[in-house]
Amino acid sequence: MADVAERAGVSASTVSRTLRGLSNVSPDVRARVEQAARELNFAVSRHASSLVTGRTGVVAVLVPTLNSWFMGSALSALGPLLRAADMELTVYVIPDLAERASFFEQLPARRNADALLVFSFDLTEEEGARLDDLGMPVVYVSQHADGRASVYVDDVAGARNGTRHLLHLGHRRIAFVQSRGATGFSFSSYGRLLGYQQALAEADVPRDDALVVAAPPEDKRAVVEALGALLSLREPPTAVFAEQDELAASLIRALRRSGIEVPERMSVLGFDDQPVADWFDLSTVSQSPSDMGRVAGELVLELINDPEADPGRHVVLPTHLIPRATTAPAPLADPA
Amino acid sequence: MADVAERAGVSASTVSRTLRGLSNVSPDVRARVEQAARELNFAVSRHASSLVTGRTGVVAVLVPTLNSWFMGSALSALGPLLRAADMELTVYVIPDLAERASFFEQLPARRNADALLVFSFDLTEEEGARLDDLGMPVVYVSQHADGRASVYVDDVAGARNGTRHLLHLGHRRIAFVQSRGATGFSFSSYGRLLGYQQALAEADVPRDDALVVAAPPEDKRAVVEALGALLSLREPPTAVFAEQDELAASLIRALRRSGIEVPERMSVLGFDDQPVADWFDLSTVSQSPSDMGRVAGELVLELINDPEADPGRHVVLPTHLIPRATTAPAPLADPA
DNA sequence: TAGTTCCTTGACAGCGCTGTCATACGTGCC
DNA sequence: GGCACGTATGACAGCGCTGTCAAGGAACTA
Repeated sequence: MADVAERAGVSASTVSRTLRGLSNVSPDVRARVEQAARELNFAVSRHASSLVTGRTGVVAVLVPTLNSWFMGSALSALGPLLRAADMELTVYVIPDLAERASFFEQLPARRNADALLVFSFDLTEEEGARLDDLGMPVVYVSQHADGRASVYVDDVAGARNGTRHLLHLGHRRIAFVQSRGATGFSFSSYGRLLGYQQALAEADVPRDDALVVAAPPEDKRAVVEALGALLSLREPPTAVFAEQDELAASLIRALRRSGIEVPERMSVLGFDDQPVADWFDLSTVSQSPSDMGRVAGELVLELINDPEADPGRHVVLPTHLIPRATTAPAPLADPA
Repeated sequence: MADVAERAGVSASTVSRTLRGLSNVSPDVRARVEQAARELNFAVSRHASSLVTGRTGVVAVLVPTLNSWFMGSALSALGPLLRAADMELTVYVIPDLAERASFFEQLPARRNADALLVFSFDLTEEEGARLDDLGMPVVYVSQHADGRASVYVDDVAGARNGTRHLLHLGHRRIAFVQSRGATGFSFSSYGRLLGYQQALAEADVPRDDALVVAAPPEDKRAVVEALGALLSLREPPTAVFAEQDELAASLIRALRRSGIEVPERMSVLGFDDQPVADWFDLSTVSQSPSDMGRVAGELVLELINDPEADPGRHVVLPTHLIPRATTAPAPLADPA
């Protein structure tokens, strides 16, 4: 910066003022400084300025992986939004429990970011408390956290609407397949199951817990086993609502392989509207992770820039039923 | 840090030494300092230390999007690797040309990172030159850049091997479908086409440019049109090699819809081994983006830590043919 | 013309660390 | 006992910026 100042024949203060776009700089001086900066390829060191301003200009993001439709879409929307606000995006990828423990012990983001976005982590009380005194705004994405800012999709309503769609088609035996992760069920998982149950209750369909099964989506064998459990019931379902599109796609493949036509003999409904839903012409309940990323970004910027902002604000995003080719009217019951 | 020093009853210098793990600290003092730091939840400000050490402790990454199998897998592998080296990962998502122009004009990474990883950008000469005097190591991923460090997959060999597979199955009319992006063809695109052509030449199959068509993978209509062009040839192909799995999947759907059985009447081969390949039981040529991310990470750390390291090193990663269910022997030629 | 105000600019301290140098304190040796 | 040496610790400057304050000059008013 001293070099730029010298070249432009002004003081460092003036260079700083110019480069930050402050108003009190005469046009000719501004022009000289800008040119000098350009000629010297000068860029302000964020690290030096953060030292004095106390703001880092960084938004940190905590994600379990980047290798998923949801994360990819959300962060791809978040990135440009932050850049437009002249903020940097630093990402902490925490794939396993060991990394997770070390992250929460060290909290490397402390003092190195202005805010933290926590994506799709179902935090323990202790972890949440740890984040609470991180000294920066924290926004929880894809989960509800009481008293803390969060952004999530209305899983309950989405699953309720999806289930209603199946009910309207005449289905009464409707199964629900949950996605079981390494650490159990996610926030969304619970919400979607609840929505399914609500819709059934609404329609006076008796609850049958045997119709609810679970499997990890990436374990195809487990998915087939879960399906087997449903098909071997005394009164098997005529429709399956999968908590996720990948699960739905696995189910469709398994059903077709065993000669059970979809949707003629079995309707299948997914959730998410991932690209795989389009490949399989899958009826599904859509959510928009890019909207989620965008909203989370706006919220986090607001929390950073406005100390008055409500730090416990919730934003709930809508879902939409996307009927495609894998749901159809229930087959007429075989004569008993 | 002053607080920690006071609490531990030592000077700031000693705290700094302790926290950086330098050797000349007596065990009892070290213990006291560590406890004080823990009690105060103290974390060193990277920004302050970078100011004096001149190292930021961050690796910047430039990506066109995060919403793709390749980027997701690569960065999910890169992240933990950098964390293990106590480096932060900042991501610049540059989805369109306007952002791109502004990125290369401002080069926000300048002085704010220790190195830059450029993923899957086919840079102009000018852009490359701009990065050259960025003042930090730059590693090009998924592209070859003369005289600059780069990591990429052996597209030529992969496509050659894939094409050989089809030739061995007796195919002679083999089409190649390129993936056309908004800005034309990628580095990989050229390599894969070249490998295809080499294998045909090897087998003395005459080159027929009508068998090479292109479409943007996300534009299903364009893919169908490209397929139509192939099917309406005087002598249509009996096998199609798609530059990408998504393209292959779209082709399979279109073929099956028009009653052309895959693989009985038409073999289809993909490239990448994305999850969609598994869904479609697609024969393909696999590459490993997570290996790519890992190797790129190791390379970049080496360049940061060892000023002697060769800044023009290339790492070329292998591919593997994964035969599945969409390639089969060529149908016997109809009697002419 | 002198006084007042506003606008532009520069000087300087200090943000939180680290690296260098100096100091203090054992230890071992002749 | 005196000296050299090694190890542990502290004092202090300075990294590259920004915020504050003061100074200088132009413009305007009486």
